[in-house]
Amino acid sequence: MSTIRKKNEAKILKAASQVFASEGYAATKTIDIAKLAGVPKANVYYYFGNKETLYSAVLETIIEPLLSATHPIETIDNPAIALTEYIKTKLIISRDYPYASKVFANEIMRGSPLLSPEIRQRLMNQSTFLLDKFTQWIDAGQMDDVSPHHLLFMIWSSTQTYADFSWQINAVMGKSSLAASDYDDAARLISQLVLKGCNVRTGDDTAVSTSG
Amino acid sequence: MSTIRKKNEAKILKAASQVFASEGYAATKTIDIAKLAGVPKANVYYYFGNKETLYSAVLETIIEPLLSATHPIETIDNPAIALTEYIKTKLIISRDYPYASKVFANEIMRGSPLLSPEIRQRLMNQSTFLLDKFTQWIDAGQMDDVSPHHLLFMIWSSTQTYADFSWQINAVMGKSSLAASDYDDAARLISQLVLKGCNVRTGDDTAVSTSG
DNA sequence: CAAAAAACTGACTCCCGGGTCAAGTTTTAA
DNA sequence: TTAAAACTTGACCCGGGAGTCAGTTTTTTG
Repeated sequence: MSTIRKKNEAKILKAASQVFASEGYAATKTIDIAKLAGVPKANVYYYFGNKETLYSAVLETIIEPLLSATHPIETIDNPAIALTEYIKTKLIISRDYPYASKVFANEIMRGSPLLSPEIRQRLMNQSTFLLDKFTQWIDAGQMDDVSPHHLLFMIWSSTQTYADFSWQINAVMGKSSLAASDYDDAARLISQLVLKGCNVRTGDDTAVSTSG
Repeated sequence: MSTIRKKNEAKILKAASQVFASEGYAATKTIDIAKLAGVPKANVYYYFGNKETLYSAVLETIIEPLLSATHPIETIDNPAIALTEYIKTKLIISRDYPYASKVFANEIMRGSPLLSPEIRQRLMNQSTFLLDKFTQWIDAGQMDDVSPHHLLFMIWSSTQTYADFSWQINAVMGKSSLAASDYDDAARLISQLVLKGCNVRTGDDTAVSTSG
């Protein structure tokens, strides 16, 4: 692939992720992507063929980070550390890929009509893996007997929300954008809720039953 | 207002909320709303004038439930009970108004371009009220010194997600729709995370510091 | 019962945006 | 050096969807 192509595809892709994120797929006009990228509209079509292909390309950019977010859960034995790292990673994705993250969330909200079946399957496998892991920890007495499904939904939603509802969050925080420390605060709060809320063993401590 | 008008407006509004929820504002065709409502397209325009007015009308339907959701926080002194009830109420909104809920969330995600400034203001006042209340509880030593903002975002996101990401949630749960008991489970989990996670006094017990 | 008001609707217009194309210019490679 | 390949772009086409309207039917009212 020529460097010209690589450079222009990157430029268009970046603009596309921003416009798709702020307008949604249907409301996005390719002319607006072209303007933001600083190229004529026909150029967008020269590189990506059509609007849907360009949209899929934007979606692709977030898949790799998303799939590797489970790395801590796969490699760290200690559930407290694993969960803390997973939450941190999910928040970093929201922070570092705010546009693609939002585009992806919107796609999922619509029932992912434009997501390839392969990616769909890989994401489903990932959730199954996470649920199994949670279940193992529960069975091993390393955390309270909570619903793994609902715990997973809580972690997903409360980390994803920083990308999806950035507008609302900025408004309530009274800022125009969040600082790194705000993401740290979020990570700390969410981890605390999960760890203390589910009574997850921290390793240097034994689980103390406070439920039942 | 004639009963004919009332009946038809209701019919169209219901159809509109479904189509707007599943397609988003821009991708929604008024003809599809008309078809779902079982009326000719011109009839939709006869009653609502244009697409945007119809959309705003859908948004309006969720405002009242949303604004009264804080009722428990306003009236219940005990923070554990107040929070539990608030979470329960938010989940019931996601369950009982799945379409309007989703439409509203989408509107907020886009920076609420079509939301009236009055409603915007009332919602902002509501968040301020909630944040103040959380702060009071913290200052009174009724819960740990957590970030009120991030706690609020966690409650909002983890309850809202059951409407917004119903597709994904159903897929991961392996069901075509959630039962009442699933919402009960969700309420229990989220409440547990918040109460134990923030060490909220339950009233029949004193707060025990486990942090620091 | 009349006539006015409300409701209904098929057929239409008009504009906007996705996508195309042909005639260029620039880059690459032999 | 040259010709083929890659890239660029303004001008265009075309379909689809928002919104209109005039003529009709139904309902209300006095």
